[in-house]
Amino acid sequence: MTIVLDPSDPTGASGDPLTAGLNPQQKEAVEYRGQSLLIVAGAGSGKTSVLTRRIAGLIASREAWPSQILAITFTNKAAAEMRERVAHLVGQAGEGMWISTFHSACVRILRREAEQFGFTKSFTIYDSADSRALLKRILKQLDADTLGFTVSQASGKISKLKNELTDVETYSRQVNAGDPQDVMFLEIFRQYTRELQRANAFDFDDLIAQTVFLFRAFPHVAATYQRRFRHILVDEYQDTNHAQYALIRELTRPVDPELVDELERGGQFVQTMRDGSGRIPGASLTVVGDSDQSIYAFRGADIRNIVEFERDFPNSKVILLEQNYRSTQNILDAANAVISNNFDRQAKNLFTTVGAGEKIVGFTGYTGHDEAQFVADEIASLHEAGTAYKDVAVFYRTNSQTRALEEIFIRSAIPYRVLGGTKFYERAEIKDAMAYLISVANPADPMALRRIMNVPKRGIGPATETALQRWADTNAPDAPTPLRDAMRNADQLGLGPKVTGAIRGLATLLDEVQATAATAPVHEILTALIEGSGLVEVLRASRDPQDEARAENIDELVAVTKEFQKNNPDGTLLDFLTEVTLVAAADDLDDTSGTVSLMTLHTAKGLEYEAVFLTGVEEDLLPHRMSASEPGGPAEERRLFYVGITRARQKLFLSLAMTRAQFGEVNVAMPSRYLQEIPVELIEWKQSPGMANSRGGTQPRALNARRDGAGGVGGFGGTPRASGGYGGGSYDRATAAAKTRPKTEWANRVTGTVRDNGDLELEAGDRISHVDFGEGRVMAVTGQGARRIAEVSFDSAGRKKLLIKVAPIEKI
DNA sequence: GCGTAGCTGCTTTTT
DNA sequence: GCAGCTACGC
Repeated sequence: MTIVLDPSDPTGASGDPLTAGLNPQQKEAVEYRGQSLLIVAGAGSGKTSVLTRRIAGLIASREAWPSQILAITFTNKAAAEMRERVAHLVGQAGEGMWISTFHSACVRILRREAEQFGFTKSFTIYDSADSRALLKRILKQLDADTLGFTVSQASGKISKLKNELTDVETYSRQVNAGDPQDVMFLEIFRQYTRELQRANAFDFDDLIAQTVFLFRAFPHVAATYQRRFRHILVDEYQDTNHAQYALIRELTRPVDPELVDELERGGQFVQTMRDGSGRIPGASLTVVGDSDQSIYAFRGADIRNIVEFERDFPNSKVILLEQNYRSTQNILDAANAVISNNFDRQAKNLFTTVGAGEKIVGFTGYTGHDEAQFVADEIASLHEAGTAYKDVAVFYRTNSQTRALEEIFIRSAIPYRVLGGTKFYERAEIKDAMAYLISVANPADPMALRRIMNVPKRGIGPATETALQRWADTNAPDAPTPLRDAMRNADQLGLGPKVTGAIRGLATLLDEVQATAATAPVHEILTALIEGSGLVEVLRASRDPQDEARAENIDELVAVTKEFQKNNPDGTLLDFLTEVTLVAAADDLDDTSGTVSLMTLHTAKGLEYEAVFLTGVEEDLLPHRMSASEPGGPAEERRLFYVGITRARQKLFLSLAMTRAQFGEVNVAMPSRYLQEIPVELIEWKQSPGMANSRGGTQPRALNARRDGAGGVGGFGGTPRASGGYGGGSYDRATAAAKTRPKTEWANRVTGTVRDNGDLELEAGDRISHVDFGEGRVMAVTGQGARRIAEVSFDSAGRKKLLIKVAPIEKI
């Protein structure tokens, strides 16, 4: 076996290439052998490197076969990266490891074992939208809104119960029968569970919880996996919830002698695995995490899992990684200062040897648009100075903040992509096409069937659907596919000939394609469904220009299936559906894409960038208003801020606005309390909250919302404008000018309606007028067609690049 | 059954 | 400021 070294790693002369270039703590974390190990890994402390070398070490030393290793990561992207890095170290010898997310690993187990407990291996997975749709039906049927139930409330509560491994039976025992709300919720929970089972489907939370229930109900099934996985490694352990914790507990349990005997009779090799008492000892467990980066308590992550690890797993070893290999000391000082305000935490201080680096840059805009313009301009100058777009990221707390950023970025011709947000697979037309696939893969699923019943329009309305459902309930309530059976027997319903024909047509199409599904490639299945149903055809024939885009999206989905088949020659339709459902926002991140990345702070975890813009650092946004009422909310928000700061390698920008539009109305925003926690000398304000105030001419305001007396601005006066002021003072003038403009122009600017200048011809030397920047002279025109860009030198706002097609400009 | 005009309520974060 | 729902007219 050959060990291939990462060429970027400095090769120590000390011998073992797996520990070359590591600091003593990292080295120990790679080499320690024992039952349980906790690696407390601060941000940027090289934990992925440690984890991959640890795995590579187990394989290279023949302590473990790859198939005995289970490594769990938070996202599919992290899993892919880890797999790649291990492969880099040990080559082909690493094949057969399970490196995946909790959810993917559980799907794999459930597909094998589904038949043990009333599901089939072709079960489908309901994403959040699917389970909401199901809950909506149930709430309506039960008239639950009269008791004040909402879909999001019910779904949140069910999710929470599942994350705590509470099933319907357990819950029913703690219900107060005198409380109508309690009783109603129990009924909702019961019906929801039953409908999922009937649909042969699991929701996200089920994937984990049902796997745990499976292991607990069938010890011999659990024993198979307990025997198989000898080394379990879990990344981001601080974000595990109770169900995930329980899963790890189950997997690391020793196998009792009687069960080992049973495994042996079943033909599994166990001989050399037994210990003195005849048991198979529990698997070794390595967890990596950082309680300061725990940001998912809202969806059930339990920080106690990591805090109490040593108690849960006695005789465990704890290794602390504090040396940071990512950021400058200034950035780390800010991060350390902020996080130290969280009491009740394990002391940890990040340090680096790379030096102080540049100061953090602060900026306060008058509006969210103003702030976005600052970000765009700074990115433009970073780009000119040689930073690639792909090395720049913009973070925000809520997805709605992308609107202003996107608008300005488009105008400024900055290439960007939004991670997360409205994803491709959430688009209605894609969900429609997917529902066709699901109906073929899992004919028991009535939700998918209902979705496509009248898409494209074939005259099947609510009344017809109800009739079909009634037939199913009376004639085939316990059949595996009641609604499909009803459709096949549509002529018994006494409906009109046209509707009956439409129903039968759809049923026949699904049946025919289903017959080929076992062997046909996924893209052929999809194409057959699209052509048979006329899904794309109808969109192409439509006059609505948006429908053309929808048709293209479906074409794109066909391309995705082809790509999938290319990468997974043996991949089935089910594999495709599973993969699509379990990809996360950060997963479609393509590092080669040469664009600026926009994402929420949550999505940013685990990533790093040369330059980071943290926007909207305001009270009610960061910390978010909703967090105030939750226990531990403000502390979690502070960790979120900390995560954001520690993503930056070289340059960090913190920005905020004095007013922010939310709900379509403009509100006054206050600087975040967390800004005050960063030592003054670390930030250079290009426009501090105080200065934005004095120039903007509005009422005096303190930096902090919780001002405790006069003069609370304490040190936030920042650098005088004269010394290295931003863009020659262009911000003040441009924005001040904007503020005095008539309101109609603002409305136009804020709504973000797509402007189209058509074929506006511009060439160097032309004078133009811009809504925000005033008048200026065109210096150069580059690019083609819709991508033509004008570089303009404005009289008062400095030089900007503008996308001619959409910029709010006029030739004068 | 279909299309649309007008109203409501909402956003915190995601596997 | 928009999505998603309801009510109403065809």
